[in-house]
Amino acid sequence: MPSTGKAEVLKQSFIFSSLNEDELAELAGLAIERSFAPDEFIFWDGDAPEWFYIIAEGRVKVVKHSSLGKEFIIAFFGSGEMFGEVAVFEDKPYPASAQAVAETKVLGIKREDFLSFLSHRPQVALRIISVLGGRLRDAQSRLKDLAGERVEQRLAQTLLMLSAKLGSTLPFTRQEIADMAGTTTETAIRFMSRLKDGGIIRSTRGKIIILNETKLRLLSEGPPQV
Amino acid sequence: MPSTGKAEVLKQSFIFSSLNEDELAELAGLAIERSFAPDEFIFWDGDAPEWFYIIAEGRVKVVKHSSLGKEFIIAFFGSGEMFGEVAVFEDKPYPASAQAVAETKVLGIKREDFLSFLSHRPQVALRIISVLGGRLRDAQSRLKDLAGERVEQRLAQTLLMLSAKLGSTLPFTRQEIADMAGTTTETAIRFMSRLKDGGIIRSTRGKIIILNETKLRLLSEGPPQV
DNA sequence: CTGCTTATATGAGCTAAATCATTTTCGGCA
DNA sequence: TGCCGAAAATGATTTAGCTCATATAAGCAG
Repeated sequence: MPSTGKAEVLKQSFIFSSLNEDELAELAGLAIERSFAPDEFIFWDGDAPEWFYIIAEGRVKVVKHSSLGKEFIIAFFGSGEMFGEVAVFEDKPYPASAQAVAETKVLGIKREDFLSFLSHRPQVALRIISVLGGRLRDAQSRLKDLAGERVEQRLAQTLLMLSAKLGSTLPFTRQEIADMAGTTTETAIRFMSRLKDGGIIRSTRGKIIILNETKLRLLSEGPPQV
Repeated sequence: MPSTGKAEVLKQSFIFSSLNEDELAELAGLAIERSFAPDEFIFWDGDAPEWFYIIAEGRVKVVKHSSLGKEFIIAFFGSGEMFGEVAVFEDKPYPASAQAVAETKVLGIKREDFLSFLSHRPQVALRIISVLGGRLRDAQSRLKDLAGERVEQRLAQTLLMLSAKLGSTLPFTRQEIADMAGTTTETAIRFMSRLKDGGIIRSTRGKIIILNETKLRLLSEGPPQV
């Protein structure tokens, strides 16, 4: 990928879209491209944070493993989104692993290069603050759900969160949904079956289509009985 | 509080400690002081984000309530720490409520004032990024714990997290610990009793002293059996 | 000191959801 | 077309930890 191609990719990204041609070119000059096959890991929990990443194309999931090896999916990211940034800004080991879930190309920028670029680009810094703020908000909302709501509501919440980001067609298996909601595959399957019976979703293998977001929202909020 | 006093307070805060006298004075000029009695709310979940807050003295907890009114404590903050920032940077309603837990003084800066101050202070923006990054890391780690670990380990984790921040003497009731770990008061009490029997903690009413952090860490990591 | 409030303690069910087991369906591919 | 591995479905059983109930103890106000 030539630098102009990289600059194109960077320009697509929310955090860099305010940069002018020169700045994009400068940043593109710092970036290198790497490709990953599905299921390949981009970095591992505990690695030193050498790189700041932006997704050029494909899809990445960020996961943590519990003490017994159970996987918890922190987030999915797609084109134009950054990941691994927490480690970069704090200069501590990556707190989770990143794994490609499709054929994926990323741009990586060396930690120090990126920080020094940032230090004289307040607009970019503000955008990053805004993205981090949004992620923090999401994380705190999920915390509350995991701590205080029952699985049904957590699952409904998870579907809603995904659909807010990706639209009503969700390319996830029940297993992945379960790993995001912090429950088991069986429980997720049972819940989805009920949603199907209720006409709230439709689904094919590995795909979920939300038909009635309103009903789903009701489920996510209140106890269904009352 | 005169402006010089406010500037003093701001200077104590990590995010502003790199500013020079003039900058501090400018920022202090934007800040107003407000006082809160214990249990008084500083803002409510859903309020419009008018103010960015720094704690001058006292202690604040940020809480969210589940659909059934159960309280979940997202975080405690003390002198020099900012809160309510997520809402400010995104211009969305506060996603949680903030409540004073002691006699508390805060400095509030109008959202727009603060953002425009920030827009030409990259160093401050970088510090904020670093604080947000740290909070995001913590939140994600707690997410994994809530989703995948059992209450014992969550409680141990909670104690460790608090002690990393506050030292080995923790000014919290079992109820508060429970609300942070996402469990019930009874369960927290039972667990603490076992920790006391094991010589891992000592405690008086409303206070917990960690005696053996190593053992606590073991508990937080692995299944105690094996 | 006395009473009152709030924290801590402890026991006995109860239930949501995990676990374990088996079966069916789907979709790609030889 | 038929085979195979993964996803989805479903039933049976177990259990962690929540709920409810009741009791003791510690601090604080008057």
